[in-house]
Amino acid sequence: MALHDRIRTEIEGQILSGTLQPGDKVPSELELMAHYGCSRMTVSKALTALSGAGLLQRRKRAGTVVAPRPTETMVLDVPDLAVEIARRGQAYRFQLIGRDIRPPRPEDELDEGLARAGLLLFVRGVHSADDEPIAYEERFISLTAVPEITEADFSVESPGSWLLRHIPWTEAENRIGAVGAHPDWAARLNIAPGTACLSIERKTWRGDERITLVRQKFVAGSFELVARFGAA
Amino acid sequence: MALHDRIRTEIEGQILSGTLQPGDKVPSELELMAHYGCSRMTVSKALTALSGAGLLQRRKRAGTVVAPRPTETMVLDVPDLAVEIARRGQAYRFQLIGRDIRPPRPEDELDEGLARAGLLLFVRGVHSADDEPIAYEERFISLTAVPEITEADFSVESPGSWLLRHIPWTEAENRIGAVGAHPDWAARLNIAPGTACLSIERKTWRGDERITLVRQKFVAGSFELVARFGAA
DNA sequence: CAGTGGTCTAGACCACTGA
DNA sequence: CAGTGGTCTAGACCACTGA
Repeated sequence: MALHDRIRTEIEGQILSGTLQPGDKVPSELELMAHYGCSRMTVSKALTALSGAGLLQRRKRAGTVVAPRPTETMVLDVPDLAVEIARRGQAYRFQLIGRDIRPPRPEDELDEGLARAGLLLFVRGVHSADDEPIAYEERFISLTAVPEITEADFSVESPGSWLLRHIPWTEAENRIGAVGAHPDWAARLNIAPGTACLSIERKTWRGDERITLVRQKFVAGSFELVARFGAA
Repeated sequence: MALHDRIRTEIEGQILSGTLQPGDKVPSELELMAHYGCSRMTVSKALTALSGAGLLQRRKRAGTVVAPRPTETMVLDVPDLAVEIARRGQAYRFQLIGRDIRPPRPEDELDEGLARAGLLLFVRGVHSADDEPIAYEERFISLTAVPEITEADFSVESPGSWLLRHIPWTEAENRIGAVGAHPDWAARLNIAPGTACLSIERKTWRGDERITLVRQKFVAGSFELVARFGAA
């Protein structure tokens, strides 16, 4: 283990164990140099890493203190559905229901970014695993941002997988909730209207440019999101 | 902007724009030193940061290459419910339904870590906003890990807020899905059995020690999780 | 204005590993 | 075995900012 890793780990341990409380002052770089008998670059590397992880706050002249509270942010796995289903050992299929090129409409309830994007590709379809439908999807794609998608064949590949391969997003926002199945698409999933479904709405960007908005409804029990935080 | 930041940003830009494709070789540290006219520590700082962010993979002798695909991990905000509701300007309340100290039972469907933890505090209750119930919660807390929680007053503060204040977790795992309301608790939420609910199961650890398992059911529409990725 | 962190240099030795 | 990254040193100059 490198020395800078050892320094980082020891200070991290004192924070997690509560020996160092939020607001407590951490020794200055000079003091840590003396304590560990190393150069300033080495302690700086450890402290910079802890600061980047949100455990420390550093201010010139004032020194380094333990950050108020570890931010409760988590890592959420949002896998490509096709990949995830294949990983379960099931046969993935995307069944296209409809595909239109048209301007945005008020009832689409789009965000500003897409509503102003000009022509959209509107795609609807069903994701299935071993021929069992598990999710209904409605997707809007900005043709300004992705003109070449008009050539894509969605009987071979889902729109999501196609986009991931051709123009991976750099920013995304997901909204996750629950919803009773709507009559318009309940039949597509072989469920009764009102049945509980997991609802995911995802917006993606590439830099400043809006790419796509997708709304997916998963049959309850068919799909779970997992979010982990920490060393695991 | 520091030089190492500029180097990092330029390489990052080439990856995000597609100029550098996954698998492509990035110039070696020596080449970058010559290109930017700086020392090796400076280019190393930039490359180490990009490697830590998952955009580059570095191997000795083989050099540095663009990573296969930016990992699709997202930052998920999992706020304290009390804080979140207060932020909306609503009055938060936790109504305790039951509180027992007992050993684990098979029907609890606990994970190994808690099932072996010895005595548990089992708490049930309802979270409400402006006296409207929005979530039902069942929680198991390891008394081995948190003996002092027997003194807590859950008419003042929810078990979740109490735990956050007293022994914040260091690791957590969330499972997020949808479920139809069960007759046992549907009435607590003033909804009909079978109504769609968002289901969150969260396990937390403090270091190696299992702390709590909580299962929450949110009335559809009352609560959304938001996950963001990228610069936003 | 003195202490702190932010950044950078010009070296060094080493471990790894693929040509 | 030669090129690469991983780590570290002993300095340096600077910007910031709170005592």
